[in-house]
Order: sequence, then structure tokens, then C-alpha cells
Amino acid sequence: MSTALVWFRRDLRIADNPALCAAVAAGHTPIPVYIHAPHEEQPWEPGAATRWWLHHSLLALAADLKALGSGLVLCRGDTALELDRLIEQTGACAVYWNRMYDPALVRRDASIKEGLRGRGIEAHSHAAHLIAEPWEIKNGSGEPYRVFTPFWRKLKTCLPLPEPLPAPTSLTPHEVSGVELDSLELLPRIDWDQGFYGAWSPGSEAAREQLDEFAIGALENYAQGRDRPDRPGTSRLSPALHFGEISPRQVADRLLRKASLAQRELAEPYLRELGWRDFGHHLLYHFPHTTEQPLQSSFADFPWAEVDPAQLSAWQRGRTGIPIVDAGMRQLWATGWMHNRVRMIVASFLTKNLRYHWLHGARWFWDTLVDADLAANTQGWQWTAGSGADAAPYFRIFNPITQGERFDPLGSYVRKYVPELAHLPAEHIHQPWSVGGVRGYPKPILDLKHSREAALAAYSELRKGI
DNA sequence: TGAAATGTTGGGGCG
DNA sequence: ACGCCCCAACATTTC
Repeated sequence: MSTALVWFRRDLRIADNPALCAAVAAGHTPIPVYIHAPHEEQPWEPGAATRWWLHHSLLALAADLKALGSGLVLCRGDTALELDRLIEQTGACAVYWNRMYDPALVRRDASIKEGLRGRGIEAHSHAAHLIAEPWEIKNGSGEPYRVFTPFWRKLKTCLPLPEPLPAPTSLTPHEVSGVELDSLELLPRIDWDQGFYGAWSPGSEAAREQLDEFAIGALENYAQGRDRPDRPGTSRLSPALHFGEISPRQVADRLLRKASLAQRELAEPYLRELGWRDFGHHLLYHFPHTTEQPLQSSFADFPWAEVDPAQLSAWQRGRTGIPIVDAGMRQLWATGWMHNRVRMIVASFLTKNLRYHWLHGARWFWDTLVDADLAANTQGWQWTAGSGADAAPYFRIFNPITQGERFDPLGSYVRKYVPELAHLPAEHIHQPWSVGGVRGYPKPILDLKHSREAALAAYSELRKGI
């Protein structure tokens, strides 16, 4: 019987895994492999929070594979060298994997594919991560989209997707061994991750349970509920989707199969968010320079403010003196995740009120989010800064007080993450200075009205230059 | 997937 | 009963 490597990357699941299924269907003995090679993702090497997630996700995948009779082989080093070593060791005649779209990985994978085929090894890459491959969606003139709404209209024509592939019922055992998970050094050396264990359960099984819970509970009121950080109104599936513990196809299938027309309509706002996820990948694939450079070249000379390390640190650690901003940044620090509405608020604060380059925010999120994803992070920050696709216009500057009062009206989100303010009543909690301030909680690090006006002035200068 | 400034309207208090 | 003013509530415009 022939042997094939199934190279796991960001598809850490056994159900609906096209590469795994294809290897099995071709009659190979599949050898599941994960190769840790963070240096190949430079300059966006996985951050500390995603490494934490990855550790636990690999643990879960290894257990799932074990239950099917096979073991996950862990390696570290140069991917191409490790694959070659494994091919020699096992006599594998083929390598199967599911695609990724980060610019550095697209280049690496293309080179690996070429190398394998050059030596007579079959190399099969599969679509598994998105609703549609980035190159499949084109506008009328054959160009990639830069505006979400028409992109989404086009993407929706792919729905409903084909049924997800079932997990193999069993796998042929193999004798290959790899390194220990601990030797990948994914977990932090100092234990800042205590808050993560209560907040998350990495792995496919937990992701499916979470999807179920979301579909039964919050989905119905998602259109409004998703904007409320004080309530469990979102799916919280972003890290599982990032690592492919669950696929968009499995999500869409759960929400749409056997759904009535009314249920389909309720699912639409959530599927639209999956559409934004695809849109981010579409942009990243077609405009790979946007990980550092603005998509809109008019932003090349934008007068970002010089960074004051104390101010940046106040933002990072949730000590800006603006309650909703601090609550969000502390939620991020404590749990590796932040509610999407609050991400927009803190990002607007950094790029517009502080007028810092969006990359300062992108890098912080990159290191602290368990769902840090190059496509989504790049797209999200450029959108906020105004330099991205379909971006927030330069004059759209969030007022964090108004946003706090509107979306955390009782103040319970702020109370949870900013305990210094917990005693304040709802009518004052978003403006603690209105009751003379609170001991131990900072005064606002900037004047919202004045910084807003300064941002408007800077952005309107840019507009003149266009 | 804004906020603030400005404009308009209509109910009610009051002389 | 009437006109005047105030101002909340809503709509429109501007950044």
C-alpha cells in the first residue's frame, strides 16, 4: 500500500478536510504531519496568543486522529527540508494539503509544490478555508473587487455550498514519530494565559458545540445582538475558523441545511460576516502589499502622529481613561479576544484620536488576539484607518462615550473589565469625570473633542491632495 | 459598521 | 383665543 503525507496547517480538523479525504480516497496510507516553521511567515510570525491556541488545537487534533487509529507527526524546522526527510523516511509518493493565502505562505507553498513535482512526488493542494477561492471571484471586467457589497452579491451565488465531507471512519496506523508538542515552545514562559483557559476550548469538537449553541441561541437576534459587547450575541468562532478547526462550509451547512425561508433570512447577517472574512482573503491575495502599505496609495504620505510610547502603552494596557476603550483593551489582554464592536472603537481611537499609524494597532492585535489572522487584521485596520477597501470615510470618527452608552447601556461590559469603575451607576460609568473621576483610574489621556478636530483637519488635508 | 452642527416641526406654557 | 417663545424630537447637512 502506498503512503502519502497529509500536511496539516490551518485545517486542524478531520471532518470536511479535503486534503485528508483525497489522500484516503486515493488509497494511500495517510501520515498526518504538522510542521512548525514560524520563521517562514516573517514578518508576520504567529503571535503569542495564537501560539497558545495552536498548542491546544494541535493537542485536540492529535487526539481526534488517535481515535481514528493514526497519530499526528509533529516536526519543526524548515518545511521543505522536513517534508523531504519524511518522504525519504516513509517512502511517501504524494503530499496533500489545504491552501493558505498569506503572501509569504503562498510563495513558500508554490516553491514546495514545484520542488516536489520536480522530483516526481505528487503534490495536491485543496480548497478548504473559504467560501470561494480568491481568484474565483471577479467583477465584470475580470478585476478583483475593492468594494464589499458587490463582492458579497457575487459570493452569495456560491451558496449553498456542497455538503461538508464526512470524517474518515478510520485511518491506517503508521510507525512514524515526531517531536514532542512541548518542544515547539508554543506556550508562554510566564503565565499570562490564565484567563484564556476559562474563556476558550480549542479544537474541532468544541467549535462544533459552540456553533450549535450559537445557532440555537444568539443567531435569531444576531443582527442587533452582535453589536452588544455586554451580551453573548456573537459566535466567537473566529479562532476556530482561523485554524480551520471548523470550515465555513460546515458553518453554512449547519445554518442553512433544512432551514426554512425565515431561518435563512435570520442567518444572512451572520453569513455576511463570513463574507467579510472571504473579502479579507480576497484583498490579501490580490493586493499582498497591503499587510504594510495602504491599499489606497493616496495614504502613502498621510501625516500620522509621532508615537509617544507612554500614550501607546496606555492604549495597549487599557489605561487611556476612556472606559469602553480600556474595557476592550483589557478584555483583549485577559482573554485574547475582543468583541468586534469594541475593536472598531479602540481602532478608531488609535488611528483617529491618537492619529497613530494603523500598523501600531495591527501589530498589537497580532500578538494578543487568539484569532489573529493576517487577512482579517490587515483588512480591519486599513478599513478603520480609511486607507483600505470600502473603508470608513475619513470623517467617520467614533465617539467612544456615545458608543459606550449606546452599546453597553448598563455599563456591565465596562464593569467586568474595569473593576475600578464597577461602583459607578450606568449614567456615569462611560464618563467617570462627570462625577469628579475615580481614584486609581486615569484621567483621559487626550481631549476627545480636540483630537477629533485635529484628525478631521489632517484627513481633509489628505483629501485636498487627491 | 458616525458624530456634530444645523434646520424644521409641533406641542405646551405663558402673557 | 391667540401669538409668541421655548425646546425636545426628529430630519438634514456637513465634516
